[in-house]
Amino acid sequence: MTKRTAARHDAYHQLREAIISGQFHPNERLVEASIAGRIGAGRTAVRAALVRLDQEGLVTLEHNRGARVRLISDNEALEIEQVRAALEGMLARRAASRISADQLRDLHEMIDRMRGRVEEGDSIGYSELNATFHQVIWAAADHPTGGRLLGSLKSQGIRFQYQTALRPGRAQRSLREHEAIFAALKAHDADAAESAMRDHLAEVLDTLQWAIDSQHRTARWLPG
Amino acid sequence: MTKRTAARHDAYHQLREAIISGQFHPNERLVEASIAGRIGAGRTAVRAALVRLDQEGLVTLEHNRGARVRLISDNEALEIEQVRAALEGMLARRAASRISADQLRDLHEMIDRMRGRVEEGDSIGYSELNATFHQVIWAAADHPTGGRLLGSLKSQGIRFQYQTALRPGRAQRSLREHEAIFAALKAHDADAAESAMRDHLAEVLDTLQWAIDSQHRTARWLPG
DNA sequence: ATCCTCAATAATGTCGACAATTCAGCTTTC
DNA sequence: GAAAGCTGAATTGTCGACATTATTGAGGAT
Repeated sequence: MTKRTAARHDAYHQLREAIISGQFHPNERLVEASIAGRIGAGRTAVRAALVRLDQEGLVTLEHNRGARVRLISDNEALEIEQVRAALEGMLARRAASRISADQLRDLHEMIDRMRGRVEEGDSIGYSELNATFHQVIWAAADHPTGGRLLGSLKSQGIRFQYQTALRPGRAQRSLREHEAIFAALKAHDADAAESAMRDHLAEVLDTLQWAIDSQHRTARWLPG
Repeated sequence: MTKRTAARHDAYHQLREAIISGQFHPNERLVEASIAGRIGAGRTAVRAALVRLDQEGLVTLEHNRGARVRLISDNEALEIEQVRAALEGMLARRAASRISADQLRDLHEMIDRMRGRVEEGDSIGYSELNATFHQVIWAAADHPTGGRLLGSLKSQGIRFQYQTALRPGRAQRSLREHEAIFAALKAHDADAAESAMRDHLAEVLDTLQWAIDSQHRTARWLPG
């Protein structure tokens, strides 16, 4: 336990949290000395953390040019979502045969609460429940390798997280998709679970594409 | 170009190649000073390389206890192959609609050469062609995110650790599976390409399971 | 014989210093 | 006036030194 908490306070985790929570802007330069001062660590530790974050994809490290917060392009966000779809499809398949009664109950309860959020129009609360819903499925899949990969992907796509909830009518549709996933898992039907998950994430991908397009539209409108 | 070649000779890539090619045994301790001497780099560079490899999963780094070559457990090897199957399936789907005539010709030629290796019983040469075959598909998929993830997956090390190529009759079967993938790509049939690739990697998974089982068999036989 | 203690050794973690490099702003030149 | 060249500050890359920490092995107590 002490190790866990210690690990949460080292340079890597601190810097990671700071980046994910948006305390540094995309493309912002990460100067070793200033970060070291900010999080109370030596430059050595910061350097190690930057190497890790580079390998993880949250930061780009150029020789003799330092580190920057990695800017994730629109295309890359779509790619990340595609990878996520492939991996979560596989995890859903695995989860179908392994999910416990407790976990099924959790999911069912979550869907009820999600329905409540939709009726209230609370899209942020919905997004949070949505994330938890998917995490329960990861846990049920019992697949550390896939889970780890998804975790690092999710942290990279964080910038686009809330945009997909803004599309009109998206929430209702998303809710139905989650109900389909739940039904497949409850029936322990691996094929159905994977395809329901893939359908769901294909919809998310469509919505993300729509969000990106509308972003470009407004970007062009503003200056005119 | 100079950057590319320089990158191939830095501590990270050198050490990575050494581990993947089996020059260090699993669980072997990696002493910073001796590695630095061996590959002609400073301890600083070796440390950075070890941090990267730890994040990548090829090495475990314990505080004050140094680095070891990470032993990939049987379960983890299976998990890695499952992830690979999911990702490569997606890439094959994408490749179907994007692959060029040149790339198709390359693949066709490779299959011919693979057939030659099978007839000669050259399983090592076959493995190398196999790897190249898959890489052409990655390139055709034009999906940097997926490609990067697949590249950092420890699938290369798995082949070495478990020697999956030794299963009797595996090569012939593998060859037919590759022919099916090629046919689907040539027809630009996305569904067929994905399912052919997934079938292929499901077979690889089976073979890996077989290799694990036979490893356990021999392990129990030796002491008796 | 077994366990414990404790010094000796070897390896890692961290810091400071300095060289090498980039970058911005200024000067020179045409 | 613009492009090329130069200078100096800021930053990164690397090395050596030293403190900290594990590990090993010998010797002694039970």
